Parts: sequence; structure tokens; C-alpha cells
Amino acid sequence: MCVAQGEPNEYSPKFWRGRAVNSLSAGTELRLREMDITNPKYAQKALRRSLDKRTRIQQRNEERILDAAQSVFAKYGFHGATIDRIAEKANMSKPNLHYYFQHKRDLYGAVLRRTLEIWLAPLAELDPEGDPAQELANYIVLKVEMSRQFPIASRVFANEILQGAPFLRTYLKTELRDIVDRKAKVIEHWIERGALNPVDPYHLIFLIWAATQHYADFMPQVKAVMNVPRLNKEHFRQIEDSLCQIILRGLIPPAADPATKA
Amino acid sequence: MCVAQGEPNEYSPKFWRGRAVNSLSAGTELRLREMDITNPKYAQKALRRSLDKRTRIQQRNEERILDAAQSVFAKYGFHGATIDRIAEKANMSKPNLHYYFQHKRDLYGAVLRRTLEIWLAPLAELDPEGDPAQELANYIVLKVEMSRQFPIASRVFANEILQGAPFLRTYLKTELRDIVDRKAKVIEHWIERGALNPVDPYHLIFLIWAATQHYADFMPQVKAVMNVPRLNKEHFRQIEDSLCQIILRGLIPPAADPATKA
DNA sequence: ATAAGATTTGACTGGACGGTCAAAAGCCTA
DNA sequence: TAGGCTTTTGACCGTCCAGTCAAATCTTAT
Repeated sequence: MCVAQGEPNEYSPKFWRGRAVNSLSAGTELRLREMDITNPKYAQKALRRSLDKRTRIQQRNEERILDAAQSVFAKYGFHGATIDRIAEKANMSKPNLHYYFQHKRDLYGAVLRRTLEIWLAPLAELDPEGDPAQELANYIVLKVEMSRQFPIASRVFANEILQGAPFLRTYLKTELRDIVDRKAKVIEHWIERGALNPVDPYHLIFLIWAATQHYADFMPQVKAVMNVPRLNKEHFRQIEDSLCQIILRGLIPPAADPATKA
Repeated sequence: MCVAQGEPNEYSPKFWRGRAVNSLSAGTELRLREMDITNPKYAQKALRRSLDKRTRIQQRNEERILDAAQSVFAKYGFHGATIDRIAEKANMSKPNLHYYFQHKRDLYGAVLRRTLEIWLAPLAELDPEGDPAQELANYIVLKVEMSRQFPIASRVFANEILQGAPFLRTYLKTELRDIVDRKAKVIEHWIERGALNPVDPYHLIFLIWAATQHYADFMPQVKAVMNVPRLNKEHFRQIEDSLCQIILRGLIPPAADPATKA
């Protein structure tokens, strides 16, 4: 997942010193732990630790904290968010929050990792042999659906990027770029096949991202302009329709409508 | 321009108490001022004040502060920005900054007002009798050009909206909505005229906004994915081309290409 | 039931932050 | 060049904020 602290910058000092890293500097401790496992008295705890089996309380609380943190970071970004606000939102005292996440950066990193998983997991690859109109329509609908279901996750990213992507810079330049390169190759393949009008694949992908995430990131603006108190499922269905229409109608050459799909 | 503090919320206390308001509670002071004008000794100062003629130093410093503040607010949003950072960026001591803008909120409000002016002034209306392809292409090119020239202004808004538009809520619901409604009417007119394929005008406008501002707001992501150190003019020319192609090709009915324009 | 370990919390610290103030320094004009 | 006004600044204040710590409380396995 590669949520890095980037070059040494304002975020760098002791970023990865939290519990998550489990920094075993020497082999001693590791050997000790293995011995412990043979001792029934410590077996359970050692097992729990080595298998990362967290207690129910741990799981519940880390979940609560991450939920609260996600929504606060989504709204205010890393610098604007405060631990107090997150703790309050998680119905938890501040020291208790620090018991689970020692540093604000740890928590932010965990939120980013978790958000990346939500955000990227369902994004299937485009099928080079599939029908472009169908494939792209699926992709657009999926992205709109994600903006509807996980608007907060979208805003966490938006804030991170707006602030210059200090934590995600490496991720953007490696994994995300790879993902986009693969999609671009498929789009180029479609174009060569004559199944898609010629178009810069990168800008097409950016267009789809921008248009779909707009409804999550700029929701207050969209609601104000559309004069509705909230965006419901029907609105999002209409968004899917409109975006597919506008984007796809110009991309599909007349000769290659779905009926004549090779 | 209507940069309001919205309903009484976390931002409300004494927002408009700064020097800009010139809160003359009683008529006494006003009468005094009028008398002053007749007195040559005070004439110049009174004139300067009543006509809002600021000294060179004032103009230069307020400019410097607003520039610095804009870039810091663009990056960190209202809560994440700090006066110290802004003062440092403006090469100015913190108390001196406070001499010009007493409160962080005053400064943020001034930045928003100024940014709105930059952002909205050049946005001409769509001509209902013009050629839709031409009109929309112009609009797209203009928006891309603005993202290129004023990316920081774009990010100030993005942050404000992400944080829930606490200062701009009223503006969004009144002036911005009016602007969009007018544009939507023109688009609907084109559709009725048969000059444009049927499409939801609001989502078309959102699409254009999202796609164009994406390059300002998500610049680090775009640069990382495109694998370039910065976006130059040539890149933006290509962005204009791609967006016009994708968006317009599907919108213009075959019968209504520019050559057959009524 | 109990003891080891896990969880929770009140009280605290040092530094950052928004903002103030009085005095110093600079600028302008009679 | 003197005087009044504007601008600048060092020192400071109260609050907020990230993070710590020791003690208290709760859980769990025996």
C-alpha cells in the first residue's frame, strides 16, 4: 500500500515509531517470543500478538477511532484536524485514543491505508477484449457509486492531494501510476482496434475521476446549486446516466455500437 | 460578493469586527468627520479615509499578506492555516500582519472575496443564439486556462467546499446558483432548438467544472501519474483539446455541425 | 476468587497558536 | 526639521493542542 512519509519534511520526525511497526531492533526479543509460545502460560498472548489477533475491545475501539478520524481528516485535512475533535467524535478520552494510536501521524497513516483499501479494492481492470462502451460505462457507474457510498473516503484523498500529497507522494508515483498506465494501455488498444474514437487515455481517465468524485468532494456546492437538501439514490442514478451519456456518446464510433461487437 | 459567516457556528463570534467595517455606532463621529473635511488640516486624511484611498504602504502590504494568505489557505484550509506561517510567507512580523487584518477570519474572508473576483469575473455568459459547440468549447478553454493561471485560487475554493463551505454557503445558494441557472437555461434552449443532444444541463456544467478544475486541485496526482515534474503550456493545450473532444463530440447532433449553423 | 494483563482516565507538560499592547521607528508634510 | 500620523516590533497573555504518566478500573484465564 505504501503510505510513506515522503522525503524528510515537516512530517518526517519519528513517523513510524508507533505500535504498528513493532520495531524489533535485535533478534533477542524475537527469540524470546518464540520461546514464550512453548510456555502455556504465555501461549495465548504470544499467539495473539504474533498473529495480530486483537481483542474484541481493541478491534471495536480502533474501528471507532478510525471512523471518527476519517471524518475529521476528511473535513479538515491533516493539519486542521485535532486529536481532541477525533476523540470526542469517537466518544473516547484523549489519552485513551493515544493508547491505540500514539501519534497523530500514526492515526493519519492508518486512515489513509484503510481509505486506500476501500477506494481501490473494487476497481476492477478494464477488459481489453470487452466492449469499450460497456466497460467504460461500468467503470463510470462504479465510480459514481463509490462517491455515493464513500464520500468521506473521497474527501480524505482530496485533502491529502490538496495539501501536496505529503504522505501519498510515493504511492501516487508508483502504484497509482501503474494502475493508470494499465488502464491507458487498454484504452489505446481499443482505439487501435477502432472500437473507440481517438482520445488521450490519461485525460479520459482524469475526466472520469474528476466528474465522478466531484459529487463527493464538492457535495455542499452541488446541493446548493441543485437546491436540494441532500443527494439521494435517484439523484445518483441520474448522475450515472448523464455522465455515461455525455462521456460515452462522443467516444464510440458509429460503426462500433454494442450490437456489432466483435 | 456575499462572503458570509453563515449561520451562528464555530466561525460566528465577532467575525465582522475588523477595520473593514468601520463600525460607527453613533452619529457623533460621522458629524465630526464631515466637519474635519472643511478643516484643511485634516482634509487629506479624511478624504483618504472616506474614499478608501489607502497609502502605498498599506496597498503593498495588504497585497503581500493576501498573496501569502491565499497560498497558505489554499494548501491547509481555514483551520489548518496559521497566522505565523502566513506572516512568514509575507516576510512580515505577526503583529504587523494583525495591524492590517485583526482576525484570522477577516483575512480569510478577504482572501475569499478576492478569490471570488478572480474566479468569476472573466466567466462570460453563454450566448443562447450562438453555436453550442463554439460556446461550450470557449467555456471549457476558458476554465482550463483559469486552472492553469490561478490554480491556487481554485484550491482555496476546493478547501472551503471540502470543509463544508462555512463561509460561502450563502453565496453558493444565491449568486452561484443564479449563475448556474442562467447557464442551464441556455443549454436547455439549445436542446429545444435541436442544436444539442438532450442532456441534463446541471450535470453537464458540473462535469465541465470538475474536469477543468481537477488539473488545479489535484495537480500533484496529475503530475505523478503523467510522470512529469510540472504541467507546462503544451500540457494544458492538450488538456483543452482532449476535454473539448470528449465532451463536445457526444453533444453535438450530426445535423448541427458548425458549418450548417443556423 | 484472584492475579496478570488490558483498558481507561485525570492531571499534567511544553510548545504552538491567535491575538494584544505599549513603545519604538519610519514617513510625510507644514 | 518638528510634529503628527502610520507602521513595525518585542514581549507578552490565555488558550489550544499533541502527547505523557501514574494510578485506577476493568477483563480474562485459571
